[in-house]
Amino acid sequence: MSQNEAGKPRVRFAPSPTGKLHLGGARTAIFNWAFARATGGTFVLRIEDTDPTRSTEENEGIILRAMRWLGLDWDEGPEVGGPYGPYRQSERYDFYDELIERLLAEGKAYYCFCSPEQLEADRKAAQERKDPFQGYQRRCRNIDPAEAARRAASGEPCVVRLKVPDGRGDVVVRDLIHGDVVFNAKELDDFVIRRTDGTPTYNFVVVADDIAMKMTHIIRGDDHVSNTPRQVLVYEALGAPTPIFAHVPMILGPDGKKLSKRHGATSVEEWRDDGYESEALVNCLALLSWSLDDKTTIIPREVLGREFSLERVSKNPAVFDPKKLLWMNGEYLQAKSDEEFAREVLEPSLVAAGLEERGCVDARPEWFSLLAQILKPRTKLAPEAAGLARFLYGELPEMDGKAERKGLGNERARPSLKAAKAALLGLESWEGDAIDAALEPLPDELGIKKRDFYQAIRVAETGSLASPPLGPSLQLLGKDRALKRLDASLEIAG
RNA sequence: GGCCCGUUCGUCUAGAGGCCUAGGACAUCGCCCUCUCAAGGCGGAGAUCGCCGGUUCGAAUCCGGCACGGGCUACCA
Repeated sequence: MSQNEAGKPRVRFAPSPTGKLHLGGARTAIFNWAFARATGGTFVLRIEDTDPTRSTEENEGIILRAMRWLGLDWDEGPEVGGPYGPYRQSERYDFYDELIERLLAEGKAYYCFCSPEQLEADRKAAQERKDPFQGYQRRCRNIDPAEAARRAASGEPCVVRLKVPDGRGDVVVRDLIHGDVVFNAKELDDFVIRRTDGTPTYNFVVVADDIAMKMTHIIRGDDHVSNTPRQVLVYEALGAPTPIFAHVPMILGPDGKKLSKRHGATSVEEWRDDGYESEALVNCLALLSWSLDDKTTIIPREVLGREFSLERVSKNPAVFDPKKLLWMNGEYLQAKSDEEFAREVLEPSLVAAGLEERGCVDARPEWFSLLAQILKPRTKLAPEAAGLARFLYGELPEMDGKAERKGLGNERARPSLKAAKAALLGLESWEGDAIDAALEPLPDELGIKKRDFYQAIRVAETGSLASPPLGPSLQLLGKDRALKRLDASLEIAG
């Protein structure tokens, strides 16, 4: 097996730039990255852009951005270079051509002049006579090479097929997750490696590149297992050692079908744009078909990059659960310090909602620190923060109709508000604890249930039946506004 | 059709012959805390380990068959 200078693994993530990074692809990328980091190996990013219709520079940018956001840094690849570039397949056509010519010359591949119609007819016929083998019938396999070359040179449309060696018995795929998977070479087609238009096919280029880039382990989705024996044949034809494979199970939607658009957000940029923490997404995705041990669920990227092992990847496909992601996102938010929470969650959210300007945290660090304290345990997703903090903005709160009725539309409201106003008016220290202390004896004095008393105050101050604790909330509001809000509600209270 | 893969609570998983009367997490339910909403703490319910046979003193774990699901079988990647 080929290895890098240090004898360490070399792995790659090889997406085709189709416009977004799917969760399945992201998870494959995560496993490759984590494996490389955990083993001290090399993580290569290669762009498989042999399909010119979908592959644009813009789409490639999307992938690179998503990878960076996920925190999956690559050692070799676009923009960072490396000793085995270029790392874009569209820039390697000459290389592939050279290899194909070599296989042709060595008799390991041959020209095929069959038309699509011919192929289709053959397939139908095989079906009709119930032939278990419905692949290519090898019509052109025995054309004299010299003559075939002449016809090809003369411009006759043709493809190049890889010749499955006669007598090649079982093809064994060594797979770290599935164990040895055995295929009978007789089931394998002489498959196309170069199309009529001269472009090489995926099953060929992927191997050509993996050899050239000295990959030691191929970690990819389960949907590739059936193609692997074909690729093994390419390794052999090219005279290269076969790498070790690790086919990871697919990710499914809630209905058990392969994850796709109709399951909702399936690309990492959608989750990013919804405000999820990249580390939470990585953690959640890593836990699909992989586990650290029997109980750990919170696994920061850094730990993943230290502890990941292919031995602990399971064989079962996994259903992606957005609820778990949301919970995990909350866990990562809780783990932030108040300052981080203020800067990374509060400020962006409030700015996006038009409630604050950039730089607000720097301008009022203490205020934001308090806000972070009370909002952190209530925030599962960054953008929610603005909604929770909205009541702090504007002179008077946006009054919720139902809250107004329940909180202010009864005979307890008025005395509660008046008493609160009186108690707060004379307060010297406008600080959460002091505010709480001032309000605390009032319900008893008034003979009103705590619940009713605080509900009236809460609605008056926040316009809502649910809010963070009143003490710190009023502190954040400031004395003037807090009193003004009580006054305003006294006007409408029964 | 052929070939390949997979099958443990609703979901993610632990489990590599006795530690399993199957453990953890999410979701769910209840209780506690409490001025609301969260957070937190405690607890409950939830899996005849796809089915049927076999091996064994003993099987979720090993073997075989079946069922179901998925993948591949392209001049897509």
